[in-house]
Amino acid sequence: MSAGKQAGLRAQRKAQRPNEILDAAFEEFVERGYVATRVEDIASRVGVTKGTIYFYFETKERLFEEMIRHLSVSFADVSAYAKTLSGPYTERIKAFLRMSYDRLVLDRKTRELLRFVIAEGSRFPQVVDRHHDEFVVPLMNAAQKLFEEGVAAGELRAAPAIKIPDTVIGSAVMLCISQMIFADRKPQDVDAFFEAHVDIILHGLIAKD
Amino acid sequence: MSAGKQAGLRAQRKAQRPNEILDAAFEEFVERGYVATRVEDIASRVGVTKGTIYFYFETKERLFEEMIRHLSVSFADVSAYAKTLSGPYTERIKAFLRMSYDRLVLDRKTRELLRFVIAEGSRFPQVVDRHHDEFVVPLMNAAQKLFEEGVAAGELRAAPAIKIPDTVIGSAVMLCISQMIFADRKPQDVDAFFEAHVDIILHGLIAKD
Amino acid sequence: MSAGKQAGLRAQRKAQRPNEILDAAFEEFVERGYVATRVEDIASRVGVTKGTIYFYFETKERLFEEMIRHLSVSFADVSAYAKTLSGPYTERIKAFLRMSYDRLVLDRKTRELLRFVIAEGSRFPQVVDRHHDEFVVPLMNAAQKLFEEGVAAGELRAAPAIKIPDTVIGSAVMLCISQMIFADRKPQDVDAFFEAHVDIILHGLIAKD
Amino acid sequence: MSAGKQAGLRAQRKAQRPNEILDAAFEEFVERGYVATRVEDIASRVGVTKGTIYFYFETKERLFEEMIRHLSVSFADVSAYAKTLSGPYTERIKAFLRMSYDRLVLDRKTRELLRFVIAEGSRFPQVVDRHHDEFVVPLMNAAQKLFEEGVAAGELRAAPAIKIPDTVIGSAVMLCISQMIFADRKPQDVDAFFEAHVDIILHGLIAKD
DNA sequence: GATGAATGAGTCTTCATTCAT
DNA sequence: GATGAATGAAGACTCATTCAT
Repeated sequence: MSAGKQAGLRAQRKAQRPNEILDAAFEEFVERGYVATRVEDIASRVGVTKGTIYFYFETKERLFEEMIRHLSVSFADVSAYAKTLSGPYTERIKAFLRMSYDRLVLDRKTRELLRFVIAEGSRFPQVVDRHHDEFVVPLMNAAQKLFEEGVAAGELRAAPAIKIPDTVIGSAVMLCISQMIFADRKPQDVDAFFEAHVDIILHGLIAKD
Repeated sequence: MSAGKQAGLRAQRKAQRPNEILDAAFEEFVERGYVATRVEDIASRVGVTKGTIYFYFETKERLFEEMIRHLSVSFADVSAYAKTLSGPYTERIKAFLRMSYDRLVLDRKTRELLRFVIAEGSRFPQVVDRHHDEFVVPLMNAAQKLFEEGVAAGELRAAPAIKIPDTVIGSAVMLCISQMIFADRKPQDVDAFFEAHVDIILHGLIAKD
Repeated sequence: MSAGKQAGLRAQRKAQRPNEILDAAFEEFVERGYVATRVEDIASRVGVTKGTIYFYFETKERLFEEMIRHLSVSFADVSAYAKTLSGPYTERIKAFLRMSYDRLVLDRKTRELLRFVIAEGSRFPQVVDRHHDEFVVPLMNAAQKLFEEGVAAGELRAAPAIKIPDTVIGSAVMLCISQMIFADRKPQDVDAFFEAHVDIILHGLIAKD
Repeated sequence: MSAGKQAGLRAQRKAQRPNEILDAAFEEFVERGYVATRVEDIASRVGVTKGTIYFYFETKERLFEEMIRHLSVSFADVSAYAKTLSGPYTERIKAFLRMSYDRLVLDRKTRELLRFVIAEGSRFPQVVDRHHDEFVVPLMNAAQKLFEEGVAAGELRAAPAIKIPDTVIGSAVMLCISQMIFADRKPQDVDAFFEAHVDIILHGLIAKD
């Protein structure tokens, strides 16, 4: 019985090892970047030794790549989310933006993924590609669709920004980066930032009679 | 005489060496990041050998720091620039934003400096500090002042964004990063982006009677 | 009953394990040499895991040594074989040489043992010693005895080669090595080689009246 | 002046480094084999450190390959040598064999090259190929040609061995290997061996009336 | 000033070996 | 008996840095 418990613990432990390692890798890579992170640092964080890392991952490079995959963050579903929205388009846009802030600014994983894209992009072009396809494109497409619907509904002005939704959402990305870089140096009130952003966007987009 | 000329040329050349090295360092560090760049790569780009680099710069670390200083880009003067503006505030804001785009999006040095801040920030906190003090603060302060003047003049709405100018300028930063990361993958028409951005900002800020 | 059978089979299987491992070790060590062969390669070949190898053999080194012993090839009996021969000495020598070819050239184990002696001799001097005592000495002694008898019988010439039988048998060793190294690059007709070898030896040794 | 001398010494030294390293590599690789030899061992033997080796040679593998090339031993010229011979074919064959012994048995480089072919052949197939093309083929071809001329001249018997000269020369190869493996365990009198070998070969080949 | 040979600390990676289950 | 996760010593290779010329 106690043996059964033990076995269970061990099996559990084992099943979790890859995840533990990937999580530790995330922290270390975030802190020092790909090249400057030593495999041994990651091992220490998990509480194992170098060799164990190599038992689960072929190379440091592979570990990095799988760590990125393991983040499993994506904006592929934002379009579906947009479809669930109803009511006046100003409300829909506000909700859409709120969701964007929650994911971009408040979700550390998404935030740090952007760091990897910028810092390690030249070494891992697949990461850049994936980020483009799974984040930028879905987000911008969903936003654009929402805007266009608002225009069609007569609620929004046919502003040029509607074809370039980046210009509308951009500030959220900037806050994401600002948080990432300055964290303590320039603490921002995310909610106030969000409200100010929405306020100006809606005033800028609303159709005037 | 020809010897004198030769000597002159050589002296000139020598006087330029540190700058050549710093320029080469910029290119290499941009391409591969601090750790992955080899001193020898920089030397090769200049056309000298490793030893020569060490004649001019104590260490690789020092070279990086001086390279950053040598970029000598700064937004410390944007406030002075704002003061030169006249006419309606919508025009002033448009001009101010245009200048921001020219510096943030079109000036490669400023753009890549941001990359260093993101990628090497944890290794070189002074770079982050300096970036904060010389770029973010001056830009945001000047923008805020401009907005506040516009409100005082009755031309602009007292939007909450006026206290958080990041929300207004943010999209320019985002375009900067987008260019930096995706370059070829997502080519953007900077002028169209700018126009759409200005359009929505001004519509969002303008005071309605 | 079926359980009994099963158990019987399993027991049988287990009894064979050490041999299976030794055979697998032979193949792997032949292919890559001692250092480059991984214990895990051997385990895979047997269809077990690393740990099992260590249940049967203390260390990789010990496994190698036992693998060599397990080859259980030897020329210790060639002297006895020579005694069984009768008839004219030319026939006896031909038969003796034929046997040497069968063992040296055609028996893969003997052939690869020579490879180990050459390649791993400095790491395993016992292997060299044993090879010397169990192969070289018995073969040469038996040959020399046969030749001397032939001379005593007046059938063979008292050639100096009789005291240095290596000079007579040498070509068989060379063919062994040639097969081992060149296999496909220089395929040889062993029988033709043998016949040509015997022909010249006998012509060289025969006493002329 | 002393500076000049110094410079000379240093330059000399530098020019010799690659050769020193190749020579040291030869000794170490002979002693322990490719895998078991540490680059640092080679460096120590030269009196430098690891890094220096890598200054001259890209990888351990490359060093091994160049070491083999640097041995610059070959039998490509034996055919030319055979043409210089004159007199009765028995004398020519004796001279030809003597030369073979000098190269195969007495030249340590040639001898140890054979060790590499046997021990590292599977890892370095080019070495095997080259050995086949530059040693085996030229030697055997030259021998065969000599034998055939002897037959044409009516001095030698049309023995089958003439088409398979390996059967005639083989013992020299065997002595080479014997020396390589047993060195001290089975010291051989090379000259006596040679004489005995020649004696039996010539008796075996000579045409009887 | 410039060179480039040399150094050696540092890092990735491998693999024999152990041992709890 | 068998497994395979874990260890850690060892070795290939890199590269910032030095320094004699």
